[in-house]
Amino acid sequence: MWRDHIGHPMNRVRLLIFNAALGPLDYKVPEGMEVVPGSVVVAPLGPRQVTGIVWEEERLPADSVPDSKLRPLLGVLPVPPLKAELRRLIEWTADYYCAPMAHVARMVISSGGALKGAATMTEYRLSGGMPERMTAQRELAMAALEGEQANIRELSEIAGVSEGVLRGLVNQGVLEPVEVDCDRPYPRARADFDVPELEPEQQAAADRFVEAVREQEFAPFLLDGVTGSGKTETYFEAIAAAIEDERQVLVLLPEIALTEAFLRRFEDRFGAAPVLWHSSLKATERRRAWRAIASGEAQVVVGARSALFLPYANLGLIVVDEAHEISFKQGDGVRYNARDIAVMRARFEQFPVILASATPALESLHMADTGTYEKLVLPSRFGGATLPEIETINLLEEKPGSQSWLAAPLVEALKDRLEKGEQSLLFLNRRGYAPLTLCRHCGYRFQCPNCSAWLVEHRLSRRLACHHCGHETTPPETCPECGEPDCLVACGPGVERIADEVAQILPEARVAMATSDTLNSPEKAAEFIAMAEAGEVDVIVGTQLVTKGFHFPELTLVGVVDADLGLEGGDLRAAERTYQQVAQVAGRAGRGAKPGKVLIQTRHPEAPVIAALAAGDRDAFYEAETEARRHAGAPPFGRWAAIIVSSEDEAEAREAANRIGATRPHLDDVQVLGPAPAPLALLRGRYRYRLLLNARRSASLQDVIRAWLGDLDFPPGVRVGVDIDPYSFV
DNA sequence: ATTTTGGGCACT
DNA sequence: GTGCCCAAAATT
Repeated sequence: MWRDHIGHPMNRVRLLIFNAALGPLDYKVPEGMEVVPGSVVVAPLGPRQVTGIVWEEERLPADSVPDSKLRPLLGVLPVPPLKAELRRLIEWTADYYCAPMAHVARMVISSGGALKGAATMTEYRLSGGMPERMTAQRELAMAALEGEQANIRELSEIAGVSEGVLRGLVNQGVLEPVEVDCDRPYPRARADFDVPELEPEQQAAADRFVEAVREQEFAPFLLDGVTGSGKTETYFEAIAAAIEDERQVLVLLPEIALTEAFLRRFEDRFGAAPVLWHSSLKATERRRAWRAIASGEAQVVVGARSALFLPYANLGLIVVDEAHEISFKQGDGVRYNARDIAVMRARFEQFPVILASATPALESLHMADTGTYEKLVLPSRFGGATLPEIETINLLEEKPGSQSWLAAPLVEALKDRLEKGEQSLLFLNRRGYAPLTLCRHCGYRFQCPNCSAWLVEHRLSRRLACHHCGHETTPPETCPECGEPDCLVACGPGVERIADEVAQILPEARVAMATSDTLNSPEKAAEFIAMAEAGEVDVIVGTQLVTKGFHFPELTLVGVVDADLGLEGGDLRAAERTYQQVAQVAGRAGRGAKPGKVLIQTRHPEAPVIAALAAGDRDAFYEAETEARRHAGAPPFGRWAAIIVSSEDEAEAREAANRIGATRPHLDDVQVLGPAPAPLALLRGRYRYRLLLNARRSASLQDVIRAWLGDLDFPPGVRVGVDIDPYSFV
């Protein structure tokens, strides 16, 4: 039994159920059960059992139900109750992003297994013994499972053989069982393991961070440092202070591919790996991490954006690295921006938050300029390295030959670096070999059946793939439309094709590709970094992935294959994203003793973004972009929101969108555009329509949307999603 | 979201 | 009357 805030015994509680279609439900607390706000409990619902979180009644309005109708709770789950600050964060996030609280709460309780409490499990590993009879399947399994330890189901996934084969190996003693504590502790990080010498500017910033960590007060920082200025070492000192004070730290990284290099630096500094959190953790790893985070045992968590909502026992610092990255914005479900929520969480729980970037988002710079964030600047590269020299190549004047994409000056520069034994990096943000395949005979184009998008040819894996839904086919010999053989041609370049071109121009060069296709596991990422660092690679061809985090001292040339790519498509943040991408990839050049050079291929050398990049004039770019945003009523001067209507039935989606459009509010400070077919009008088999809202800062945009959509009912197959501060305009 | 219910309808 | 399908209602 719990008592309310003035001490009356309460035997009735309100639950937030992890199900958006269900409102809050009230239950009776049985005699002898201890329950407080935040407790995670099991409740009966019809014939089923559901999990819920005990919530303050006054913060979660519901229809009143008489005591006599209430059923008793079934039990309290063995996890710490969610703290009030986290409950406020859940409420705030749901409110701000117009999302159901149940969906936000689900991100907090993101490991079902963790709720079951302490446990042991049986895992299996190779014992070193041999089976009585060797079969092809067994041989395959034994080769694949070298050094692996997991349960049968996971081992079967790793080895690509059935669980039956593995059970056979268990019976033969080839796989031996190991009892594992699900909650076995993580290695301890030590604040003083290897304290580095910092340069004066780094030290000044680090001192400020440490002071803020010790104060335990809300303090948002923008750590604005050019690429290679040593931002990581600087915020590591803040982490060290938090470790000393026994407060937990969360480091948010935009992509898992980046963690490999990061983890090594972390271990070198603190003598132990941090606790990792990302979407591809196995169920057991997820459970272990969740429980360590909730108990306070996890000291430093390095994670993707979803790590932001975990129930830290004692969080004392959040670092958002590469804080400008658009991948911090969740694209579906609860469409939150982890960068912004990190600041909110720091405010609710009263601790500092560091946004680190070489190319901060305009919104972040604005917050610093208006004094909301404290800006700390690292203006020069670490160890006296200089920033690279940047030049543009006008593709209209320097035309590459047909079926090639590297202009003569870039080819010359590549040859020069190869002769000197230095490394080059070519950046093109396009996976695969070619973005479009068409029939020369009848003009047929390969399109995804589920999305309005072309199928991208992946020549290495001999596949035509849709990058939106994962649909894949094998390229046919003949045209599926006209049946003509040998008529299919690849149009346009992807990184695979650029790598081919380099191999043709420089047959002796050792070329490595770095994309999410080639570096899709921590092992492969580590292998790539090791090869590049050992000088076993001459030319790296990469996507997005190579724009950040990598530090190769021998890399002196960066070529941007197509700087115009990001400017197409009318995205509201296209210019900023292009600036950030090119500036980041340029930052990979000349990080060691030798100076770097960057060549940008473009058809629009006069475009403000490209000109600012070439001039190395960051301020000019930000000033121009600020004016453009002010003019367009875009953030930070105004706000955008999108309403996305989708259905498997095209007419149903269109009708629902039209109905929303017809009931639009007429307000001075909110302008409604649309509905119109979304740029990706068909996505994963669903037809999509979109309305865009542009609001002045004065407007309470979320209230307007809630009032508007709250009155409408839609057929079962129609989904209506709201995207506040959208990044992706597809 | 999931389960139960109840109405309408064909078939016996 | 019985079985079956589907839509609507209830779930605390």
